[in-house]
Amino acid sequence: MKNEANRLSTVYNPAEVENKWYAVWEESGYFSEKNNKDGQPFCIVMPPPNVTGQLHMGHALDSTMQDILTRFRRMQGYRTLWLPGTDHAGIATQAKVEANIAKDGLHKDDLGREKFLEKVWEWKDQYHERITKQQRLLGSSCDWAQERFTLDEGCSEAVQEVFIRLYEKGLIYRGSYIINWCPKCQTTISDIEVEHEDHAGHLWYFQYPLQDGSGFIEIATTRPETMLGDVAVAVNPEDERYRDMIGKMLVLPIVGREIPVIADDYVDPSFGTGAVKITPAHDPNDFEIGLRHHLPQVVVIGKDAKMTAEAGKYAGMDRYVCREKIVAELDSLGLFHKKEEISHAVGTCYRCGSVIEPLVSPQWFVKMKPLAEPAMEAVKTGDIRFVPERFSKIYLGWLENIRDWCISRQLWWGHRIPVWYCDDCGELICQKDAPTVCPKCGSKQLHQDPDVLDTWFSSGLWPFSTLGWPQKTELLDAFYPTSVLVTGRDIIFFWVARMIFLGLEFMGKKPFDEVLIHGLVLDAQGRKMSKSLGNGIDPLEIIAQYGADSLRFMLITGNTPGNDLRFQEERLEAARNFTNKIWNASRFVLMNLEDYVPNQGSLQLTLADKWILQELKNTVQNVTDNLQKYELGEAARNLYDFTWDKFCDWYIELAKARLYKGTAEEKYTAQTVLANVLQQILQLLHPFMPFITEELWQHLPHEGETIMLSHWPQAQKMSSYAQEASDMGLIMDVIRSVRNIRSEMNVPPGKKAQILLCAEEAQQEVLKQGLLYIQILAQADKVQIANKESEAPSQSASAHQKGVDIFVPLKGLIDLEKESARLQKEIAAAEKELQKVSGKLQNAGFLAKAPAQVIEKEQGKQKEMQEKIAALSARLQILR
RNA sequence: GGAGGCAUAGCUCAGUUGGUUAGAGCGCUGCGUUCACAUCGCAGAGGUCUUGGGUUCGAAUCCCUAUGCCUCCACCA
Repeated sequence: MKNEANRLSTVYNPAEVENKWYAVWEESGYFSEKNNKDGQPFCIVMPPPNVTGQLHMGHALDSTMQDILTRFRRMQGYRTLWLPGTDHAGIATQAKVEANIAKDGLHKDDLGREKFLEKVWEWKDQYHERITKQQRLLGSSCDWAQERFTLDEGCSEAVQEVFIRLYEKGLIYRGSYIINWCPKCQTTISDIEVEHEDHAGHLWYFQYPLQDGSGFIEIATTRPETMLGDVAVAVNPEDERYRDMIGKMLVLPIVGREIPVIADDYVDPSFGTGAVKITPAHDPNDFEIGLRHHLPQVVVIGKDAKMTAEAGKYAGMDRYVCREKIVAELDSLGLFHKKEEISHAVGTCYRCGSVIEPLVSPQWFVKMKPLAEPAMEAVKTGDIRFVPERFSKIYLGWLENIRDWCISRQLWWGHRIPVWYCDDCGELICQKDAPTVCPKCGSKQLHQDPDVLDTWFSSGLWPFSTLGWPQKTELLDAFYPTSVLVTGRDIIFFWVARMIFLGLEFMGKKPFDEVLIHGLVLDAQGRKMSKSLGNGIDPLEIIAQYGADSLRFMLITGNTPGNDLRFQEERLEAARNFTNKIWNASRFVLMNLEDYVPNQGSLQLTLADKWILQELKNTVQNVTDNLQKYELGEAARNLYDFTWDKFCDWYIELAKARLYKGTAEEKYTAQTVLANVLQQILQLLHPFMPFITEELWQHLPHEGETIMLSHWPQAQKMSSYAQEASDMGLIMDVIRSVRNIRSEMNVPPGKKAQILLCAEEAQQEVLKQGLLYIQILAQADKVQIANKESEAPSQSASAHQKGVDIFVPLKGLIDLEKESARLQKEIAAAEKELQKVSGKLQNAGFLAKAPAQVIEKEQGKQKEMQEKIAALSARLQILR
């Protein structure tokens, strides 16, 4: 085994190791749920990345978290399925492909629907390939055999089924309503796809003359160009200024149309002039008012964001150019009063940033109220739990004010709406397969609805469509509801909410037990990573430079659920250094396992062995608990501390004496503990750092083919050594004290020291067990243990720890001034502590109400501090 | 206009049911290359836990308030 260890280089090279293992895992079928067929099911469906491009840091975080949970549960023996997939991402992908063919001077209409879709499928294949490769490089242990695509056959069938059932139930309807139109993408978008940006704008004041010539009403608007479509002016019925005018007619300037003054509660008398021009065809509020008052809809802006024929002489003009012209014309008519600078929210398209045009258009909608109710109930009752909990408020708030969901998109890439219309009688036929004749009039002139469905309509079915629904499948039976959904907080509305109400509606059961929400990966300055800023970091470049394990560990540490995290090079280096530490600790262990044959000797556990075993037990417990609570960052920190501080800095050093100079039994014991503890460290770390842990585990004595399927350590099955751990703590304190003295007194490291330890009998026993450790770690050639009453050697530095007086004779080396300063500092610290403790213990309330345990602890501390002060003060006296 | 988050060491952040001598990484100071690792070791400096109240025997932790920064939601023309 020595040769093998020597073959490992002193610096860990992730690329070499990572490249080989993923292929082995995948080919061996380790990712399959079939591995723990009898275990309890554990399932995560992967939030499907868009096939628009490549994975970014957010995906890396998302996948790492899911992989950690998946690997953890798999090792715990669960029947584990992490189901991967990708999303066709309607608008986004179509936009990319349109831009791509535009390079060749082509428009999608030049190709036609079918040819264009061929191009999109090519694009999809290419990026799908790239994305899944990236997932593999990250180490994601998802079951590729179960991979799905939102537009594959099964998912498409699920989409049709859902659409038809909702339609038949009256929860999907078609109607002409005001929708959000993106003039650039040339499609509707849903309300949540509209982003509200504050823009600097103007509020213009215009006067509309009364038809009877008795004056005018002044209105205020931010969009003068829409006045061409005005059909009324509304005032608040309580507003005395306008009470007499209600019911009168106005003459719409420029157009000459007669429009009524109407009363509606919606109008806020305190804003603007208290009179609002009403344009039902181009404003959502006005649309509602128009319905209430049976007003016509005059469409003056078209889908190209240009003025329509209805706009008369302005027809064909861009909406913003028209705005200027209208203002100018009203001014020339003497109807322009004033202009105010205001900042107001403008709706923009989340994809392309264009200003949204509210338009009236026949579209398909999902009736939300009946679906939202049970979805809210599921979270309110705790049936579905958000982690962190605060996100449930955000979720509920959204559903409370939900409006119907516009699901039709004027795109080609997506699920075609399963509806046909009869050209002759207008009959609407909603069914899976194309009808041949109209069931009403028998006509054969039928055409399918040209629109496709919102991408989120299909991803909303993801937790059950991917498991086989609407077919009855074993997977669906076993894994639905899934265990936990891991996703970014930015898509709670888009995706999480929709999965919940669609899951409840179609499966009758929630889609997952818990929703683990994570934040965004920000750049080093705390800004969102974005293409426009050019501050995005490619996970692949980081993996090439630092390795996937380091990237994963960096993304997980120092982060708590739901919070954003900054991507910093230094943190990456820290993670890289940690992998290197693990690598070298393992090299050390392997080098010393040369003559080791497991289970072939007798064990004689020492204090140090029992201490590290107790620490390991604690770590197993903490890591397991934290993983169960989704505190991944804490779990990672537990492992970092145990591995580096406890195992490397202390235990390995403590074991060296027995490895180099021990008897056969001592050596065998040290070897066994080293190998076992390291083996379990690797297991516990495996979910976080799959590659390096597999590599090293394979070199160590082990059972089984892969660490991936090894059994997760169980704390309750491990022996407890609480007393020994506490005893070892004393030894470590003594060592630290001596080291401190040596360092402060500038004792050269090469110079061996002599140490005198004075203690009560019980502690003497403990110190004796730690003699060797003190010798080695404090570089002492002689350690003497004596009674409390023993005389202190002259010219020595001293310290006091938990009842033990520590003396380090420093003949000729001691600087009296320095030593007394050092002692005074120690005394001051102890006094400060003593004051705090005594204060508590003198407080009657504390004694009366604090738990006995806490009081005992404080009493112990008080005694300890008093002793320490006494001992150190005595030394100080002698020095003087 | 609503809602949420954050504020702890020079920097970036942990600190999970209130009781720790308030921690880590990086940075900083001193010492160190005897063979696991300089992507390292040892020792150390550095914090009135943003302000002001409150609850409590006890608050970084719970409540209120102020300030600053960030984010989300929202049909005031």
